[in-house]
Amino acid sequence: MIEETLAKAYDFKSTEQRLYIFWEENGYFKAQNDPRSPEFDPSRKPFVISIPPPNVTGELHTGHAMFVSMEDLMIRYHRMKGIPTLWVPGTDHAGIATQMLVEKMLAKQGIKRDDLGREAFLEHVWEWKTTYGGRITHQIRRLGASCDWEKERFTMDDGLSKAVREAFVRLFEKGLIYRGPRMINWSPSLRTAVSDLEVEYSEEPGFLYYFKYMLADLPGEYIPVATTRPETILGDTAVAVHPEDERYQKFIGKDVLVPVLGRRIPVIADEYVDRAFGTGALKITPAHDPNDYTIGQTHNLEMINILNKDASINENGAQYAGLDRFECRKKLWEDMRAVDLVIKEQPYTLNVPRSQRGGEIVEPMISTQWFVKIQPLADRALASVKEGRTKIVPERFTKVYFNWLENIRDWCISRQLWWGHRIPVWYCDDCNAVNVSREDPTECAKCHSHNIRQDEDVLDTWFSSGLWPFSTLGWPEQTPELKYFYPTSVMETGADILFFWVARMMMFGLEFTDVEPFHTIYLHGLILDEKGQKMSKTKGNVVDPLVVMDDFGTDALRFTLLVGSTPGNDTNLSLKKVEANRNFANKIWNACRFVISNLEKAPQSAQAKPEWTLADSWIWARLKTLLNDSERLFENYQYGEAGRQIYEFFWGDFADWYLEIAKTQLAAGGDRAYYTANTLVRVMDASLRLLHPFTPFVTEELWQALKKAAIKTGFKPFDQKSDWESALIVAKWPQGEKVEGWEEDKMAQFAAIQDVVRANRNLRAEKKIQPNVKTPGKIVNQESSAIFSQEKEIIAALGMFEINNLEILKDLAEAPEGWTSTVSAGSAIYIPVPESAEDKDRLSAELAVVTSHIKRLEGLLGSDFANKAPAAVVEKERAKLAEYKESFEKLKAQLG
RNA sequence: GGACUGGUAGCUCAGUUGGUUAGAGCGUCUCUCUUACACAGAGAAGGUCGCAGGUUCGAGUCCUGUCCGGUCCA
Repeated sequence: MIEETLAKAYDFKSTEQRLYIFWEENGYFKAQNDPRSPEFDPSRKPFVISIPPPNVTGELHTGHAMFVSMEDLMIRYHRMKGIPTLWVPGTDHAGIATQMLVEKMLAKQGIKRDDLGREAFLEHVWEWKTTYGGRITHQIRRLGASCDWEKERFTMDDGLSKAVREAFVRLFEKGLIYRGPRMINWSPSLRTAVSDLEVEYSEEPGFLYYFKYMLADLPGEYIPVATTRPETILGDTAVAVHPEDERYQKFIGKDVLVPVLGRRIPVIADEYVDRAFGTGALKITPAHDPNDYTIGQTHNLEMINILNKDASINENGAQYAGLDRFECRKKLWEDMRAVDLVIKEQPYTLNVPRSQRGGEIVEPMISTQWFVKIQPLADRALASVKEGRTKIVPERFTKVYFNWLENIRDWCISRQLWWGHRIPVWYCDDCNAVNVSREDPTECAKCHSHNIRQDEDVLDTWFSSGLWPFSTLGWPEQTPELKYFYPTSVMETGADILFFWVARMMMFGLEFTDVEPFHTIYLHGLILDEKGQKMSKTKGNVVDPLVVMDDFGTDALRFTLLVGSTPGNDTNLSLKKVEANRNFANKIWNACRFVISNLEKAPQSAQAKPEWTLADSWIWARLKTLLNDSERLFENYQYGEAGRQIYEFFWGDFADWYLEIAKTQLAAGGDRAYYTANTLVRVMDASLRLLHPFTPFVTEELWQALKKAAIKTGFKPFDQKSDWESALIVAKWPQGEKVEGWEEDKMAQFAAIQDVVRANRNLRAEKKIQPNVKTPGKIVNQESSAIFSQEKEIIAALGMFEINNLEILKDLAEAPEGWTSTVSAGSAIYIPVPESAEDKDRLSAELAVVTSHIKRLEGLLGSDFANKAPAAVVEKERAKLAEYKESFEKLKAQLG
């Protein structure tokens, strides 16, 4: 007995891991068209995704769950369409995060990074990577990710490191990489530069400090100035006023004295100054403020750096040297108050720059760093999207993309870290030459001195991730994989890393391979909690996908994320929804269990050609509609909507109606039962195929069981011409057939049956008839009586009528005595239950509704609508009007 | 300041070429353990689709303005 092998409810715990191993061991995750195999066919166009590499230190979060679900859906869909499909997995080395993590770990053992030295520290990092680096990829497997693990890459692999070096050298040789002192964001505790993108600005309460800038040569006169960071006074090299500001015009060109330090600095005029803000006069600290830096450059001001690498005050701060920046702020302010330079403090909302990692306050600082001259790269990346060679979905993000690339600044790529790709630059201590090299040099290329040392810094992690789509395929080597699988197809990732990563892949892809790295960028939104708030540990609203999978199964989580999201928009994830989708998985399970258990009971061959019932035709027409619609939706990246429609079809049409009717048809035996079983198998099979990209586990498990049962009993799959494939993951995607013309009638006829059945169920509920009690009945309908007579058995079964006491009539002269009735869509239904006063009220209420509809439709059809709207639309309204009129007559008659 | 985005049933959300009775899940209420499923079945209540204009025979859907959230950039 087959059904004994299927439990009463779907048990994901005993299924998921087993199936994942089954898929992987059978090689289903590998591309079907291997460019290294002798049978390789280069003319087959592959579908390729490179995974957005999670940080190797990462723990699975809902964002990962989202992108893995989405990409796996795309991959599985294309695989089932028979397209050679490759999904390249991997992780990135996450320079800052990983270094911080290992430092913290060592700190617990009382070990400091500096005590260990660079090499020993890196050994610890690699050790950590070897031990824990696979954690995130194992978590990704749990989501059912069908990526080719044999092609897994890590940004610090030899191959990828080689790619990084090649890229750096090429850019350098082209003059697109330079080194120099520039304003950058400095992270004091990490003691490294961070990029503009890694700084977040948060609004925080603070003060605006007002004080006096005393004129050097005019005793007693001063310019009032306001600042949010008093400690930067130590680095001031000018005070700026607006050239037309009458209050301060007279001071332009004169000198003022830096408080406490007593340095003379000039008063300059610049239109940049906002006269209405603060006091209208601006202190200028070119070395510690990006705006002041610009002004400093135009006015040729001195730049005084006042900070050490840990953000304590350096020797330029005189007596404040050695103090932390915030202590200095306090101390200096007190000292200024003591000498009467303080005017006031005013509460003020600050825009505080904080590091994305760790959240400490970042200091703008002048520092010598490596930069990529970005404009030439940005121009090409811009043109690709403008000219349509790469498309962004949803389209509105193109605007964001343009805006960023059009205002881009040079990219600071050096980081003062140890973990990462070390900058391939060697300085010669003898001749001061700068050697940039693909291979580690042993001597200076210019003077052949061996007295050379490598630059201490490493590259920004995004520098290596920018190469990801092609470095993972072997670039700079022209490997068979690179030739066949590159450029990739879709870059699917979160909208939040459009700049960080996507734009950089575009720039690097074009620069190094001369082609767009992907033709489509599909962006999904953030995953928020059920109230639409960002998840955060402090708020305590974090949903752990691993826990969700433990509780409800992977399929439920995937389906929730996929169907609950629309492209580019944020998604609120609620456990209630996941639970509902767990129930859906169970629904699929039980529907399939029903199908399987009936195959053996049904005849296994037919005596004659099929005579399809109305229900058979209806479910088939509905399936055809679904196949065509979902195909269209898939092609337009409307995966969520496709999933919703499949869900509705499966539950609302197939399980709720067809399965119930099938029970009757199966009971009839003979050919009727055979063709019913045949339809059950085919629709079930098609449904499992459609659902597979959304819910891979439950569908594969069921499909294997269905296949086994079908083969045993001789039933063919959805496509009757083909055989059952080895596994659902590689089974053929169901194609929609052409509409042949009969479908609409069958769907309309079935809708009429549903209407009568529902109307009677409603009436029974009102009359408090127990669900398992059948009653006699009379159904009166002029137009549909023929169909109703033909489908009498079905109506009786679903509507709980006694089959032998159910009359289908064209007319009924007068209402039977002692019966009650209802009217719906032109049909009158009578059951033998005494009428009560409430029934009269109910019928009157219905009459009122019907009357209003008749009025509305008569008005509509008498208006311009009848002339201007398409004939089909008008016809539909006419038919409705006729139906309402029939209902009206019947209600009138019943009300006497 | 600029750009984007959302405001649809008590809650969370669908609704992509504008078609005239606006859908789902959850929650609420009533009934039922009917041999696929109580992780279920049947039924019910619940919405002037933020507001105001406009285009149109017809607007949740397109346009303009406006109010209230949210995000990004400066």
